[in-house]
Amino acid sequence: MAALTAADRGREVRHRLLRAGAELIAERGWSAVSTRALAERAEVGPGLVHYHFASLKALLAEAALGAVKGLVDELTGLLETAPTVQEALDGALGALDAYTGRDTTSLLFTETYLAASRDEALRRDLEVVLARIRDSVAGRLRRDGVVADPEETAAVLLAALDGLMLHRPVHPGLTSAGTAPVLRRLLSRTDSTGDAEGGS
Amino acid sequence: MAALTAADRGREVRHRLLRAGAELIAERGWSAVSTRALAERAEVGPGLVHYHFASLKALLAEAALGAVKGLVDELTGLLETAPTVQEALDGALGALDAYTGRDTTSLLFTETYLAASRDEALRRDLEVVLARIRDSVAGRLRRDGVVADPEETAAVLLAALDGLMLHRPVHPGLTSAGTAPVLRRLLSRTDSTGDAEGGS
DNA sequence: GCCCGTCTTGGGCAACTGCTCAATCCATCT
DNA sequence: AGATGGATTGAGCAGTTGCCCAAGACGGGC
Repeated sequence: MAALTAADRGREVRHRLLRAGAELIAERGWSAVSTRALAERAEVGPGLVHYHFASLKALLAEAALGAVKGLVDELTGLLETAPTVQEALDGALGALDAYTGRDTTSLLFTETYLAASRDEALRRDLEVVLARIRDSVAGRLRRDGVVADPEETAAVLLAALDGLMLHRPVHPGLTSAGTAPVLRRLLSRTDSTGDAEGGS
Repeated sequence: MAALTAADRGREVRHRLLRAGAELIAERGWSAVSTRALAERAEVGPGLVHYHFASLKALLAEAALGAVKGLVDELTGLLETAPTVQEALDGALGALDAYTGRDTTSLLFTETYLAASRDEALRRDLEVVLARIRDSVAGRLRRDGVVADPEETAAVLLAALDGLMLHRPVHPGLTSAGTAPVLRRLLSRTDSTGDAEGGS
């Protein structure tokens, strides 16, 4: 009565290929991932790649999008359990400290953005995933009533986090200790509608 | 006594190859640039690539770093002529509107960051270029006395700008109109040393 | 026993990869 | 006129690429 072992093992192999794809994109860069390397990493024959996937491009897109979706869902959950946005931001920044900017996750993210700018289908898929987490952050900001422009703040905040990931490898001292106070200013209430600057 | 035309034309070809390299990195991605494509774009024979450069990697690194240096110098100049940091920020954001996130410049930037995370020599070179503009921004912030932590603010600001470039292709409505007010909050004086949040 | 559907293998193809190299070009100098 | 020396060409090498496909493996249903 157990499920068909053949189909099951097939699904398992497919999954292994996707995981290998995500790893190799981060390690070598999107366009440097080959079917042979993929198969070797997944410990399967080279021909299997094109049995489970229509093309190499399709495999990479599915692998990257899956990984991004996974982290986005994780962060979304973290965002809803945190008592305040500020604490959620601190949590995210702590996680960003763990990511050195040279780890699988952050590199894969950047590679996916880049690939999306060159592949219309991937761009559309990535767009909805990012819109989801942005709406989630914006909703949280609106509920807490911290800022006047939740949508824009959420967009800039997420972009800033990705930007910090991107800069990390070429900026050794870039840790959450220094960046957190600055970023928290994004979430500060803009009391002064006009200007509050001192003289020159 | 005029310069040797041969050597001069050689330099010109070398320059053309570098320009073709920068273009192709942006168009196809770092690891998808081939010597043949390079030569064709520069309108020279395929063998010339390895006459003027030690390797394909060396050509790409020099091309990318040169382009980054160029834009950094340009922005540095713009930063010093602007009356205030706020106006300089607005200027940078205006330029960012021109860059759609799918143009040669912004894609090349991201590709270079990514390549730097995989090539130690490139990483070091890019590090000093970025440190230069960061110091420039930080110095300006310190002179204007806008924020308490100029270094960290400069780092986050630059990361945020690159992040916005990165997000642009997958976030259609991301223009300076929406982001400028948010980013300007980064440059707001932190009056309250502690917290200033109202109750929930 | 047999068949069947699914997964898996590995060899093969045409195209492309980075890089090398002998040969050629051509303005300049002697 | 001949020599010089850098720039340029295009063929060629060995290795890799994405993708295809005939052949086999291996389970469950008859």
